[in-house]
Amino acid sequence: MPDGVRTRNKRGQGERLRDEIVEAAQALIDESSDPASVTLRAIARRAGISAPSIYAHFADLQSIFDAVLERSFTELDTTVALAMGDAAAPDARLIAGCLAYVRFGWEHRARYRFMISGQGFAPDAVASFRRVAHALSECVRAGLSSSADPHKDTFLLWVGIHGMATLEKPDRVELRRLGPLDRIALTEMLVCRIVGLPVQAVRGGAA
Amino acid sequence: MPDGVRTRNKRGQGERLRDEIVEAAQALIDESSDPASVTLRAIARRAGISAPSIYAHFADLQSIFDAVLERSFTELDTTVALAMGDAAAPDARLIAGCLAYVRFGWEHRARYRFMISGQGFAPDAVASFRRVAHALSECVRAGLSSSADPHKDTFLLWVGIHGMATLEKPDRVELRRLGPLDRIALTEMLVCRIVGLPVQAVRGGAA
DNA sequence: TGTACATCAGTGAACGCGCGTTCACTGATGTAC
DNA sequence: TGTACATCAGTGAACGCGCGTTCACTGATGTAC
Repeated sequence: MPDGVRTRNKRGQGERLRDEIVEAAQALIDESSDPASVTLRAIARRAGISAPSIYAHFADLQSIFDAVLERSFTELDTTVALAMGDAAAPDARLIAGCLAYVRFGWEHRARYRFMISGQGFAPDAVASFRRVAHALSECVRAGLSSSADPHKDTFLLWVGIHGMATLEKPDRVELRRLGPLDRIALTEMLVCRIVGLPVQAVRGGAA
Repeated sequence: MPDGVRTRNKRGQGERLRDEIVEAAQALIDESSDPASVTLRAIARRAGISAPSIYAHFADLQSIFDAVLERSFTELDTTVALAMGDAAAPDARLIAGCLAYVRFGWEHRARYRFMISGQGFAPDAVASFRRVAHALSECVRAGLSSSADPHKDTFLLWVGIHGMATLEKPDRVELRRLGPLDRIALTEMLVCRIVGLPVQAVRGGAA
């Protein structure tokens, strides 16, 4: 929490504060379990400015949230794209994309929930999933997947991945046996089953 | 909103107000999309009483939420049990249970999200899922499911079902083609795939 | 049967708090002449 | 080079609001004698 002294921006660089506000809001959402605690005043405190300073850049609290959402969907999309870029084979690409998506949910629990909650600007969470759908159709074309209806199967895959991503923290009773590494293996299993890939050993990388 | 006249409870029936408070809170959670709007005062208004009257029955807002959660998990469990009771064959029982679980999520969007959000009292959402796990092991024993590791598979099934249950309302672009009836068929497909059941025509009942 | 009284199921007024939002301002920075 | 001035990047005080919580109370209902 850099609540210390903030040197004011130079002339003509006032727009920088806009980014700082969005970053502060995003950090608060990432950290706090209670979404009600992310208030306009809390964001200002976190950014090290006074509350009225926000109004030079945003009309209201919802506008800040919209900016956070836009940035977050871009981040998710970039993350997935980057992970898929590493792999060459379509099945590996498919699984890499799914794992990246799921990891985003695990690493940004509160924010992912916020993204899919439907509050404000939401450019289709599924849109971020479109490249995964593409990898699936590549798998089908390559004869790797037994999927007969890629449209439906993409949807089912998204449901499964989304379920994994929203998963509770693993200190629940039933899940305690499964370590963090197991969750990755289980994610791969889930993807393969839903989409009709043989459950092969595709390594998932470090957690 | 029965904000009209409320006849006060007779002597010795003061405990009835407790239930009315929990019911009011549950109704507010079910209706409102914004969880922050479910305040102690809002609950009192909904129940038709003054705010201080709540303190005779609950220490604070969180205690009311805990009561709602307890009641909700019981309701979910009862719903699932009832649906499964109708079917005889283990695979039909399995699917009936999953469908009931998913329907609960669809019909009580905000409340289901609240239940699994981890706020306050949460007696394991998976616990409500234990009877489904039992049906799965019955399927395996009857040779209907190709599941090799029922423990892991139960977990994967819960993930999938949970993903379906938390699904966004279907007016999103990608989902618009799939009507409400399709969602039930898709749920059955998902379950069958995850658990290794042949995708047979198990009818899902009306939406 | 009547009546004093304890109890019960609530209420109304008030508090301090943090919130979103407004308003007039301040003081550093660049620009015109 | 100096100086008056406009502009920019913010601030501090104040507002009205709904919130959770407290307190002393009220008035109907049952009970004891």
